[in-house]
Amino acid sequence: MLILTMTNLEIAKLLRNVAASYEIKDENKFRFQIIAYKKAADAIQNSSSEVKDLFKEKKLSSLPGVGPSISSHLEELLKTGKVKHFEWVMQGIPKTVFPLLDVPTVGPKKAFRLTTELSLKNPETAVNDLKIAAVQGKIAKIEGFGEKSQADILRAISDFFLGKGKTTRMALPYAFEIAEKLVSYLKTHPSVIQAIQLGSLRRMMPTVGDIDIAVATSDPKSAIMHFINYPYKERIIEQGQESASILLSNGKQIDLMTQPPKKFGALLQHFTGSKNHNIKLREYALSKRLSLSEHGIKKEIANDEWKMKNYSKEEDFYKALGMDWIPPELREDTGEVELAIKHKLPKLVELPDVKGDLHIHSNFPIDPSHDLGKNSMKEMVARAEELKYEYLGFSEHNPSISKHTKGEIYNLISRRNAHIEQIKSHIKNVRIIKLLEIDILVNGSLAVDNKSLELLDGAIVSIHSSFGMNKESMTKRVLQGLSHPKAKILAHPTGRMLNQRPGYDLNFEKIFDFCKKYKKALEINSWPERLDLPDSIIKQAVQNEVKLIINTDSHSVSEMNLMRYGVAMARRGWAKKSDILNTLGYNEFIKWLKGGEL
DNA sequence: GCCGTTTTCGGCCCGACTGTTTTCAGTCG
Repeated sequence: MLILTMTNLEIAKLLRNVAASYEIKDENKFRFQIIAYKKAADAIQNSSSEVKDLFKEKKLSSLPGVGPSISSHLEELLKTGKVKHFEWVMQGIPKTVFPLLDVPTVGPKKAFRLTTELSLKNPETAVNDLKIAAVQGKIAKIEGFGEKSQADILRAISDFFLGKGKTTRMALPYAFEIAEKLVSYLKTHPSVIQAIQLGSLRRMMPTVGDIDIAVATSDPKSAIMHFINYPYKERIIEQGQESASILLSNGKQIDLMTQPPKKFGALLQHFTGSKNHNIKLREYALSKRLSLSEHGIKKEIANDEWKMKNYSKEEDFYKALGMDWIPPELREDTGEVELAIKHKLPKLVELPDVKGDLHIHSNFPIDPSHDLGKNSMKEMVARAEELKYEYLGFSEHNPSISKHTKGEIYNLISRRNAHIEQIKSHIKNVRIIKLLEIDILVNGSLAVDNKSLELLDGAIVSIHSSFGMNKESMTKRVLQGLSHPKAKILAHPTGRMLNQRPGYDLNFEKIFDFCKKYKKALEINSWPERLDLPDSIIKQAVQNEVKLIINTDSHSVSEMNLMRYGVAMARRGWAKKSDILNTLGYNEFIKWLKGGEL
């Protein structure tokens, strides 16, 4: 049997094309199929498991929005490479339509009309052909289009080619910086009573597309005028009575929404999202004859007669629906609404719960296999004291095995231990733990031998080479590495680098079983490009009662502040304080590290 | 086509903005 190697992204795109085809053919007749296909596409694109794996495990229907019909279509797709039903739906729709959907402001209807009116034939060059038509003034002549739409399409295409706008997502901390700068600019104007960043930023998504800002104002006209005059603006995307969007000179889009202070709670709720969370909330509200929007909650008092109620506080908005306030990190429609109704949301871990950081690279000259830290142990301990940590684990990379003999490695680690003992006498409030970040070699063995390992309180193990191994071999390699009694923590377990590489394949069911049985912990790495584990796997780990440790992987003092991002990932993965080992006090933590019962 | 605190049948979020229109369609979040 042929199992097609289509990625989730490719499959999601195909489903969106099916939805678009339905939309072109008869938007009303296929209304709910359109919604269903889009929803399934979202679920597949956001799924942490590959569709082809889910298919092999007969778990396709576990994806929310994938039911009997779509899952049988996906089966057919993976087995034969095509789907009869999809071909039927797409019949009569030129293939040239689909690439045009990637251009901002062009949806199914416009793409179809442009394709047919301009006789665009080649899907490979469709976007460029459209550009040529626009330059030649052919679009403005089409009925329903005009000079302005032609200019809009032309600009959208050039933005698309430049990679501007929606296609690029930036790392969370970078988005934070841009948003903070803009918020402080907004606050300089008297009409702006409050300005807050919302959307994916407030939900602490690992990457952020557009930056969303909410403003409380009694004078939206002035506030929006101030916003669109932002000095770093390249151009205005849209500007209305209560909202506006601008494009910054760095290619990032900022969306602004305003409401008067008495409605600000509803705006916070609306603009924090996610889209799916809001849809779930509104569907639930509707069942209680309530209608939700950024203006507040409308209640049906008589037949089709609605009365609007305002909310200045977000907490009151949720309360009015009969549910608990939901932390933004959970608002992804993954079960949080149902639990909020039952008042059974978990109490999530918080930054002040963290009692220590175990993944710290100092500049001690241990001649490591990978990069050395920039600051001294003393400097990093001083920062740990400021952060009110009880303990700090030094975990430089192991000495390079290509440059050193086993004996030399033993001596280097011994010297580091001696240095730690020496500085300990000057430290009052922080206990030092002697760790090392050790490579798991291709054959699963550790880059440090047993004798040298005895010098350590414990080891963090991780993959830094041969990322291309297949799922089973990589899983075997990792478990082999973790099986040494000193190996207690698996660092950055998926190896992903956001916007750079996807990370290697691991069988997490096996990893979870092993970790639970042998009391190993998985790291949540706070490094902005890593944020590894991903939130969806954290959630599974928590469900499987696997313990986690949030580390910064700091190579300098300033990076020790990154802990908040690791905590954010833990929260997005529904982790409680009790799931995170470095919320334990020193004695209990050491007991776990040395292999004792918890 | 999916799904369930009211349902295995009968529902399916809500509103802002733009351009080309004199009342709306398309797109977006």
